[in-house]
Amino acid sequence: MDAATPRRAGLTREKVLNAALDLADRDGVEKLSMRRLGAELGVEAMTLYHYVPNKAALLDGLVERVVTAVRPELDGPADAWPERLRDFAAAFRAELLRHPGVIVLVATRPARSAEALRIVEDTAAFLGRAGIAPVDALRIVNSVATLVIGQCLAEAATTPGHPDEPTDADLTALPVLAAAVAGGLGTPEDHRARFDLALDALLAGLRR
Amino acid sequence: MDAATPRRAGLTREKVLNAALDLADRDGVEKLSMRRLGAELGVEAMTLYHYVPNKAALLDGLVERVVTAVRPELDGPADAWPERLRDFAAAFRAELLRHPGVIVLVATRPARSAEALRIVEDTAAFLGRAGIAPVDALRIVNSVATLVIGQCLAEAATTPGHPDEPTDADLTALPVLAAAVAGGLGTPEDHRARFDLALDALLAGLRR
DNA sequence: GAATCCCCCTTACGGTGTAAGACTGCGATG
DNA sequence: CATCGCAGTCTTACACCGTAAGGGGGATTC
Repeated sequence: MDAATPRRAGLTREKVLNAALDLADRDGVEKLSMRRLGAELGVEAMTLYHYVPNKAALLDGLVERVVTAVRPELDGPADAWPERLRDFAAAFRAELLRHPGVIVLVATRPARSAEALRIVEDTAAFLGRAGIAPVDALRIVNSVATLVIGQCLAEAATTPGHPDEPTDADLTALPVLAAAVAGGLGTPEDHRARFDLALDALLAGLRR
Repeated sequence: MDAATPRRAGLTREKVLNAALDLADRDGVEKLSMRRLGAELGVEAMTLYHYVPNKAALLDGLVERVVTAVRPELDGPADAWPERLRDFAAAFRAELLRHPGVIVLVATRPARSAEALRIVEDTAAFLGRAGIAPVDALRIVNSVATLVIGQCLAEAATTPGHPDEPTDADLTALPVLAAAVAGGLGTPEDHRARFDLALDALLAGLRR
């Protein structure tokens, strides 16, 4: 037995998910196939089914990973909930942008695992301590999470081809757009500014 | 030649897109394949490539369809831009929910066609008449559009299995969530309320 | 030594997008 | 009228996909 090429790859659900996340980050989810993932791990595709019941569960695992990677800071006074939500939103955005290929999965397959629900529960309970009713608290948490996901999705969808809006019609007939593009629309800083604008506005409005 | 089964199907890019939208609405995008679409139209898959260069263009066509189906009302005084944006957001949401399978495409492939850009341009110009700078105007339009898409995506992702959050962990350890679910979380009315909450908050915050 | 079990592989089926090319009949041109 | 070009359609083919079913071999346990 050659020790350099062991008969067993010694896989784990953990390792499979790690490799899947790597592959999705590197080449995009659409390139993430069981065969390619197996090849990445030095194993045939069917072997993966010992660690994951099917591909849907694999994708759910990726979502779970990314969603539970960042959790809100809920120690301070409950009155500061807008600031805590803002911090959480910024951290969540950073995590999503770290895994651009997975964002669409996060947006598409709601994480219903115990751990993800726990985060939602704790955050909503924190808002409850500021006198917000359960239904409202969850709607607020939902608003912020959805805003982050939506913004990141838009950012990931537009950044591949670097310039933002042009490439189809020319801009001569679209003066406002042209002016904005000249003003830096579509740059990473602009995406950051868009995010801050929307998040600040939402939180300001939610505070009532 | 039997008139009931004509040799030529008399297709059109229009007809192909119509059938594709129908199919996506009925069975979801993931079931939209060139072969199935061809079968729907009484034609082989390859025939479709005479009306559409490839599947990506077909999907882009669907997005274009849905996105340009609703356009904002920009006649009144520019000071009323928050109300106009709100009306637009509500109409856009209704259109998206009419085509649940296409939402993920809208979120994923930005519409860069001349017609879509025209809508953005006109709306931003309307904001400009209220004294808003081009870059800010576009960021505002972007915020609203992204919020609508994000909310609809979340709604479409959670409604298939009617109850919203449960189905994985039980709710006994999650009192706030349990209370909210008992209070109607996840119902269509709740989704409507979530949308209104987020949209109103965003617009209130944007108005400054 | 024998039995068991876990891990991995092979093969197979029905699906996908689409490149390449063949057929068929209509309209225009000689 | 005969002929040709061409647009619309179909056939075939390839490389890929997810996964059902079953086989084999090394390690662990009796």
